[in-house]
Amino acid sequence: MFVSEPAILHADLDSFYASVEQRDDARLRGRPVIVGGGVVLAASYEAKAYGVRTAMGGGLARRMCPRAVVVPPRFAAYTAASRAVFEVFRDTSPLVEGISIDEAFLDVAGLRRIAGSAPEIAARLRRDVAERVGLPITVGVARTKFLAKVASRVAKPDGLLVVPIDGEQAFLHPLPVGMLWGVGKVTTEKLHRLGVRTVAEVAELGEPALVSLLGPAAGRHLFALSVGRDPRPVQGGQRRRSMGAQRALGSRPRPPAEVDAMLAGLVDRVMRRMRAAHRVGRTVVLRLRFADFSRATRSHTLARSTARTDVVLEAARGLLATTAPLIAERGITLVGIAVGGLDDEVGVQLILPFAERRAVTHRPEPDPARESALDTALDGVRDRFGSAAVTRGVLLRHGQGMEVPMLPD
DNA sequence: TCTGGGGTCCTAGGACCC
DNA sequence: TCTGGGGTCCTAGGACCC
Repeated sequence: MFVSEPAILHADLDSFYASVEQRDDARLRGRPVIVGGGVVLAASYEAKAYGVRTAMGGGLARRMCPRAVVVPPRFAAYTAASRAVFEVFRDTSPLVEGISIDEAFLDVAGLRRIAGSAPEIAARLRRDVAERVGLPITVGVARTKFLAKVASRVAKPDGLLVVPIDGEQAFLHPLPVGMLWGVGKVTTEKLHRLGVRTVAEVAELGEPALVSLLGPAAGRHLFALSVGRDPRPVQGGQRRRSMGAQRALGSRPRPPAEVDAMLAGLVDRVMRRMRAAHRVGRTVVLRLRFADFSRATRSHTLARSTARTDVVLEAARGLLATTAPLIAERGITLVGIAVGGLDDEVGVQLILPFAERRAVTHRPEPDPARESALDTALDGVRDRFGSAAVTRGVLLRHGQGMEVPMLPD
């Protein structure tokens, strides 16, 4: 089908945390607001006007904008606001891809007859979010994800920008390279050294030069974006691939026992979240940062996936032990833990002859023989209970039950 | 200026297997 | 006996995003 209209929306809440604070406290409205203390987590547009930026050190931010009201973050309020906004997204289109707590792509290609054109849907979405959640949101509308994302960035704050298909080049090419998704400080500097400052100049540079400068994946990706090519579809049902927690410690020295206690607390937090989400993981990653701001990571892959606090803590302690010389030498300022290789927890609920249901959670083995997680789970159940007595089972995956027959051996 | 707390993806080398 | 090439997994680091 010939696509004559842009149909992808990128919806992005403006200064999300700061906007929630201004919504919930009338005294903050119209005033410069900074969320966070040590570093700026979010700044209202009134504060941004003074040059305050996200991730800036708190001291500098206060000097730039002495009138700013600094408030501590309220993550529970942000999570609740995010849920409410995503409800509006899902009421707007069945195809929603969440990118972060405060932004998402919506594909509205199939909605023209029932909901109108993409620009009309985008305008209504902005109104709905304002009315139902009380937050300002900017929406970019374009033919591709990337162009929609750039459009929302250009239109901020509280804006709506449509990139018409015959106006893509005119929109894209004059933009500075830093506007390209995936081009940060390092890549910007590399490009600047070659005299490349605009997207048009990136396109002129050509794919081979970009590949040799940035590597095959990044080079090809960047070239494609620079000429407006981005075939990635909006994908619903994206799953998290890792879960983690970390804690900054400040610069004062920490005795090993204190670091160990923090590690245990972090592991406990992450494992609770994983169990609540019915997920298990295999790769334990320890993250450290040192007083000179250098970093180190250590990882260990377990023989089987788990969400057990004791198993992951043991692995994490083993990793921490290997870094003792680094910590002694450089001084530790941050400790973090993450678990990757995430999988759905697989369980089997047995239906025994005496009609008693017994839930048996069995976490998948690494499947060296390429067995499915279900097969492995069933084997585990047979080992424990014997297969003769069991006639049916309920496969539990991601906390959802589905009845399956269990064949005797 | 002196740096939080989440995440994603890519690269590169080594081990190991066929 | 000495050798090639390809694939996968694991580990560590780095760039980037919000």
